[in-house]
Parts: sequence; C-alpha cells; structure tokens
Amino acid sequence: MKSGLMKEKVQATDSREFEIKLDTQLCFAIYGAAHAFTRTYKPLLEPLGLTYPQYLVMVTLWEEDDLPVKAIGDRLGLDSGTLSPLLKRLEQSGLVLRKRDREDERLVKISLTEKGSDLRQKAVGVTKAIGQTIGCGMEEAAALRDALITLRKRMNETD
Amino acid sequence: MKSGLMKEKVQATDSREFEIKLDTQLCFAIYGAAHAFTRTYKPLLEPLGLTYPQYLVMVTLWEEDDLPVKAIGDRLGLDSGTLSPLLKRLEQSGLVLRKRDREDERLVKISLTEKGSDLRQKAVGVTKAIGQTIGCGMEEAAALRDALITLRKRMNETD
DNA sequence: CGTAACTAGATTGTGCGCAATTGAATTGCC
DNA sequence: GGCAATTCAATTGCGCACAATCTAGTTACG
Repeated sequence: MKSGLMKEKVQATDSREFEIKLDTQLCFAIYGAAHAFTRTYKPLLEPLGLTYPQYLVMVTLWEEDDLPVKAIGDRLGLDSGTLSPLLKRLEQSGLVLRKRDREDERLVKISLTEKGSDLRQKAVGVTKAIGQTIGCGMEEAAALRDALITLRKRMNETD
Repeated sequence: MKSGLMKEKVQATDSREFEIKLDTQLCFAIYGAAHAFTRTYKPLLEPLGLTYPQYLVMVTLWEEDDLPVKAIGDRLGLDSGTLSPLLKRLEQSGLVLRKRDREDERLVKISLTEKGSDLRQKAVGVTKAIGQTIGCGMEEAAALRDALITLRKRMNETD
C-alpha cells in the first residue's frame, strides 16, 4: 500500500520516509490553499474596500453585532496586536464603531454602523462569486471544511 | 437533502443561502488551519532558528539545490518582494549563499551551505513531531492534501 | 478595606505577503 | 549591430500576524 511510491534516492532512512514527505506536502498544500483563497478574494473585495481579514471580521459582526474585541479574536484566532489596528482602519472607513463598555471599562465593544450593515448586501454578491470559483459540490466542500476543522482542533489540543 | 439545515431567520434570500454559509465556513476553516499550522510549527522550528516560511524554502532547497529565486517563488507561490528579504535573512544565518549566475546575470542562484545541508537532519525530527501532532492516518492526510491541491488549482485557473 | 492576581486592550518590534516600481541583463526582431 | 520587449531581482509601501510588554480596570482573598 505504501510501496511503489517511495522516492528513488531514499538513503539510510526508515520506512517513515514516506509519511514525512506526506506531512510536508500537507503543510505545503494548506499554506498554498490559504494564500490562493486570499488572492481569489482580493479582487472581489476591492470594490467593497475590504481586505480579506477585514472581511472575516465583518462576517463575524454580521453574524453577531456589538462584540468586544476579545470575542472577535477568539472566533478568528487573532490577538489584539492584529485586531487593534485592523479595527481602527474599519472605523476609519466608517464601517464600525469602537466604544468602551459602561459595565466593564476594560471592554471595547465593536458595533456596525449603518454603512457597515448595508455592506452585507454587496458582500452577498462576492460570496456567490467565490462559490462559482471554488465550484465544487456542497458535500465536497463540507467534507473539506470538517477535515480542516478537525485537523485544527487536533493541533490546538497538542500545544 | 439541503433542507433541515436552513437558518431560522432566512429573509428574502433564495435557496442558495446555505451554500453561501458553507463557502464562508470553508474559507474560515482554511484560514484557521493555515495559522494553526504556523503556530504548531513555530516552537518546533525555533531550535533550528527558522520561521515557517523559511522552513518551506529550506525544504524546497533540500529537494533541489542551487535554484534561482524565481524557481523557489514558483514552487511556493511567493514573489521576490517576499523572498528577497527572507533569503537575505537565511544568508545572514549562514544557511544559504546568494550568487549571480555567470551564464545569465539576471539570475540569483540560491545554494545551501554545509550548515544549511546539515540542518536537514535536525529538521527530520521536527517533521516527525508534526506527524504526531496532526496525528491522522496517511489516507486521511493524503485525501486532505489532494482536496486542497485540487481546490487551489481550480482557484488559480479562474483568475 | 487593600493588595495581589487576573483580564482587556493598546503598543512595539520582527517577519511575512503582495502590488507597484525600478534597474539591470537578456532576447528578439529588423 | 541596434533598439524594443521581456525577464529577473530588489526595493518601497501597506497590511496582516504574533510575541512581549504596558496600562488600566476588575475580581479575589485575607
């Protein structure tokens, strides 16, 4: 089963040589796919004035508005060092508001402006275009999504 | 088949609502998995003095030495704006040499130093550790790799 | 109370990632 | 040979991504 796929010049390594190559290939594949996604989204998001990570933040806020920075970070796996400047740029663009919470002054609540909410309609078109681009069946996409989520969980557990 | 999974508050959108959510989830998943990979590799690569992208470049050179910048960029999907400073850091670390090709003075050939070649042995341990971390069967990993490669190709064709 | 431990967010510094520009070298075409 | 188009690399500018550090606000405990 794993025979017939060995490289020509395997020298002095054990039978795990193939597995090692596979791991590397998997990490190449994920790395490449992530950037390909970013590149594919980029021209589509440009008309909206959003970068890809900014788009992810907006999607999060469209799902649930008025979230503290921390909550956004937890959902996207980003820390304040990334989000603070990003959110300031979104505020600059007039898409969100940043307000300290009266209840707990440590929190900065991020809420959508009307402009930010309205952008959602335009974004639907973008996502449809992506659907065309990845152009695979739902089952395939769902399976891939689940595999990636599982992989990520496994890696996060291990730290 | 796609019924029973619709969100509660679907308003005035067509039946593609679910697919749109799926696309977004897939892009979240890839985005997250890529960063999880980077985070997982980071502590393992630290003893080698490499970042994750630097590691990818080294893997490429271990596969084939003495490559021009362009060739490395093609394999990893990176351009000279990313690679030029990265390669200079690798040179600074004493892992690679950067030499103009005599044949074609436009090319800068990147070659491994002895230190760079030797590092491969230490890296084998790292990759084994990753194998433990992702900890899934070969078939599973291979299927995931292939799905990602297919996805990436589809996206690259569409630009 | 009052101080120690904790939490949220901002800031700083390093390193990608990519578009756009520049400059040098090579190739192609007459 | 001579000039234009092309190719390769480097540089610049902007935006993430994250570790480490800092400040301010909150909670816990004696």
